[in-house]
Amino acid sequence: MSAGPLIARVLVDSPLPQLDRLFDYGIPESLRDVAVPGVRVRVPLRSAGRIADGYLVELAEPGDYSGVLSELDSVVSPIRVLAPEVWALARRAADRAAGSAIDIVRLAVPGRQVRVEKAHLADDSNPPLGIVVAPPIESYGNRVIESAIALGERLAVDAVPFVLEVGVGAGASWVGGWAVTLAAAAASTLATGKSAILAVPDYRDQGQLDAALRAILPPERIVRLDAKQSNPDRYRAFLRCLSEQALVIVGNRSVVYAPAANLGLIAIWDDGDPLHSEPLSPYVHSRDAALLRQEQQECALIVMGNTRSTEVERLVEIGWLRSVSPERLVLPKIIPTMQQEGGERLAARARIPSSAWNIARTALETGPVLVQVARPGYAPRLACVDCGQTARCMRCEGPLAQKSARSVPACLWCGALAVNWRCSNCEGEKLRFVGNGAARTAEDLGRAFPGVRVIIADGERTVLSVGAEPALVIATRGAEPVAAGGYRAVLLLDGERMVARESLRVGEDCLRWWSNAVALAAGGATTMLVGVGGALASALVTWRHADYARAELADRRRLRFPPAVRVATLTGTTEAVSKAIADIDVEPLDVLGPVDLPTGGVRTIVRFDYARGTDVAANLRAEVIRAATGRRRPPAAKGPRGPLPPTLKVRLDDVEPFLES
DNA sequence: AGCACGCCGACT
DNA sequence: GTCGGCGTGCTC
Repeated sequence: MSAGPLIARVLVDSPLPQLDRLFDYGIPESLRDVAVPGVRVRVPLRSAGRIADGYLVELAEPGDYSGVLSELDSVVSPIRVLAPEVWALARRAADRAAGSAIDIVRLAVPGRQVRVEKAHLADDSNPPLGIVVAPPIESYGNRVIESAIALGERLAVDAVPFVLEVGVGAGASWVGGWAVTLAAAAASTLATGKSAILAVPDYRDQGQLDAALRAILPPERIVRLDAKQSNPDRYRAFLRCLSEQALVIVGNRSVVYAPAANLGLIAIWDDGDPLHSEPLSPYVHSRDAALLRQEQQECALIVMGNTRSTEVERLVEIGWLRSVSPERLVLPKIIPTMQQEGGERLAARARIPSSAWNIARTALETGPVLVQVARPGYAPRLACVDCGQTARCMRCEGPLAQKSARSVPACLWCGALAVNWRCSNCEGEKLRFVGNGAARTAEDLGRAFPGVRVIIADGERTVLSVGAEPALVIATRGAEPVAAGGYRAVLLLDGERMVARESLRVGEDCLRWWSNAVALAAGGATTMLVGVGGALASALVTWRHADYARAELADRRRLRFPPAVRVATLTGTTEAVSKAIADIDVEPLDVLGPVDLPTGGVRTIVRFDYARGTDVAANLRAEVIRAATGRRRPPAAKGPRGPLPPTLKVRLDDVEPFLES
């Protein structure tokens, strides 16, 4: 019973927050057939002659807009690149983060590549699909995960922490147990006629997952969609996702926005990895986007890791995710060792305790040994000789540093000399330097194990996998190659340096770095954790990651730190920030700051409960729009000057401001 | 962001 | 009498 002709509702591609809504346009007769939801369009904006890009989001009856409608200028291509469910997700994710939907759409829809599009339109026949035979998902009890996928449940899954061989013959390779589980989960989803989206932090995880998928699925069922692809490749893969065929779509964080026919499963691997955190506004973490999408599309959701993030633990505790662990798991063998003097001279120089050195030497007779070291680039710091804790000023808790080799260490904040220094943790009285380059470590280790092949894997030297032959594999954390058959021993060095990093998430991060290395060991192999004790070491040794996350979350609750609460970070001019704070209608208001920023302006943090999230985000969004449309700033004084900070910026759920402990 | 509209000082 | 300054407001 539609009366007149339909109008087009269009999302304009503009970074301006005040334009983050749908605009109504008339549809000229010539575009009636091609003006359908999801297509890219060009529209006049404000004045004739100015044409903006946008997306036709929906067709509707003429709405409440009383002005005279402009008409669509053109439909750019007939391809419906913005699927309705992706639009709904973009809108909701942006609202939750007090940001613009177009910023999410830009992550969801890759830039148009005309040649690729033409080729696609010329041949839009989809490849015939091979038969999917889903292998059983091992280690998790009788079809526990399969039935959860079929029912659209949400799971927090503890990964199987050892490597497995996938494929046959020349195509065989070794991958983490997690990849085998996720590949089987994806196959199980395909077998029900639905698509699966698998999001991994980086390309090395992607490689493992890809190998595991190829071992059990026909290649035309697998689509790779990630940031490392060239623009044409990425667009080609994106267009492939638009087909009606059930596919497995694998990629990095933005893949959670991929269009997928009949979505049955979204899985996130290693959600604690910071690469899952989107660095572009509105900074939506792939885990959060996946949670929203699961809710909107009622598909299954799996968040999986060797460790458990505090965010996932919170979701388990409130009953939103169901925790699933492997059955009859043979725990990895991990031995914590404190630093010790003496023993083998060369080993000591390489910072390896003699017990660890002995284990490594024996293991090197049968296969590769992994040595994990910290990333280079940490400033050398001073630490207590006895307990390894970072030395702090006794007057103001500031960091200590030495001006020259022989001088007395002084506080970088208040300048007090650290005379008669005592460790606040263990009452120790001696300080020492911590901090060695990775190359230096390799050199020392090479000398400690003469005649052994040394392989270095770090940011510059990428090594994805190594063979089963004896070799000393020295890798910076996060860059560990997978070894055929698993490492015969693992040495976790530099733990104390990693622990000393000042971050709200140090505990979680260290445990994740170590555990991901442990998970590369062969069955029965020993891991030595050097120089770290306490709760972190015992969490690793007992492999009780949920317990650790629970305790960590309890601490955050006590301190009202994220993710126990949500936080909004407001930066900008003093006036704009204080006005925004005054207008937030949250009781009781829990405000930290304002503090002056070195770049000018101020920063204020607001903490609030999850239940208030929608209100607070909406309020803050209104403030951002007001700051953007209100009175312009007084013209800048003459003379060269850098770009001024924006009047008001809002970012939700950023943990950076909580870095200092 | 751009761009039009609007209401006060020196001009053919 | 008007041309145009840039403060203010809007974008279907």
